Amino acid sequence: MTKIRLDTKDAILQAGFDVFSKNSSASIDKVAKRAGVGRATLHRYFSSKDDLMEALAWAAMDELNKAVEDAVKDAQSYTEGLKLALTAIVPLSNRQLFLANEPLDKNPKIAKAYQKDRQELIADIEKAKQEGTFSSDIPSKWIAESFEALTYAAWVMVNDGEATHKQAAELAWHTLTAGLSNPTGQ
Amino acid sequence: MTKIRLDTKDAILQAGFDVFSKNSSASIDKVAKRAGVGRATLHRYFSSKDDLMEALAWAAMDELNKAVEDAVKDAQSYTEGLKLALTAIVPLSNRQLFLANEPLDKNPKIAKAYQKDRQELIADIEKAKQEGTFSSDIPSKWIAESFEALTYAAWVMVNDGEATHKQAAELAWHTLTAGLSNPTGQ
DNA sequence: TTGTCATGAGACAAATATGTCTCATTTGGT
DNA sequence: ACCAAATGAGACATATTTGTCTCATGACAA
Repeated sequence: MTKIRLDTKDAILQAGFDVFSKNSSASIDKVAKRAGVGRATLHRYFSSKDDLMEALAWAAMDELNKAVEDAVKDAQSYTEGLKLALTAIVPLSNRQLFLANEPLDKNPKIAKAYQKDRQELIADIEKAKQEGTFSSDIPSKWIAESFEALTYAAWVMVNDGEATHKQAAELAWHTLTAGLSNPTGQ
Repeated sequence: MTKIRLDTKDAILQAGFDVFSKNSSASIDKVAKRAGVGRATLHRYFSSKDDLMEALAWAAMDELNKAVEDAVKDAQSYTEGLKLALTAIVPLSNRQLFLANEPLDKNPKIAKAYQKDRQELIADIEKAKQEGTFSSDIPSKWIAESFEALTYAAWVMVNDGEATHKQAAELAWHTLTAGLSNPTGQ
């Protein structure tokens, strides 16, 4: 009975991330071609470009949340949780990039959900502060921004073939918690 | 004799950065409106959208280079130079964002110039390594990525009204060189 | 085989964006 | 006041994108 290619919808979403993260003003057509799908088929799943964009935003947040949730499951501390989350996010950074680039103010619901996720990150960071991982003199907002920025940097490293996901995540975490300074120079 | 409003061209470029950094698929029309200029006038300065995009890319690199060059002038070391450069770049981060988002592969000349600038950054980082500022165990490429990512994070802080340019640059530099860890926790 | 359903290809119209042109108005120098 | 250059507004044609529709094909279950 089920003749729906369960892959199709996901393939389109994946193609959307691929295409739009390289050229955020790309056309629907490019997404369809990348997904190996006709434009008509794309419209059968997503009624309009806005619809696709919205679905991509939700999918991005979903995937990120799921990945983080799963990675953090067995964490023994908030600090460890943050490190595991970072490692889990690196391979999905183009999702985060999509969210960052998309003019989110157009869709209040998405903007709100995005803000909620950010608040949770900040809350976790403050717990990690209490664990002594981060200095309480540094604004949590800044730590959160650094977290995201370095995660993205890690993704770039992987994309450029300069490191594996694991290595890049390790670098980002180290930079976040210890900086890049020369230990002997301290 | 000179009745050219010297501001006009610059105003359009500035508007371009403003508009495209918020919505990289915006139309020419939006840029013109933001610049307080008719679409026709925009076309008098930039024959096509591609032309405008290219001009924006060159302008971005120009402004960044000029700002850095000027800031670094009196630096006593490569390390100090990097810090001064970072501070100078923060207010111009939307230029860097534009360059990062723009599909640069379309214009080989721009891509090449961009690569050259990046090489120079890496070269300076390696000098700073010799000065003991950065650990030689850490890939210079990663330090460069972190440098850019944290500069962008600093710009976001400023944009969100969470810090002044100076404060944000200080945070970024500190994070880069010392991390965000708790000194007492070491 | 037969029937159903997802699909790809492509025709088509509508919407949007782009580039050119004209003209009346404004601006700034003389 | 006068003039020349720059401008804004908007008409216009073209190009691109988007959304709808139809139809032939292929996959798959009965």
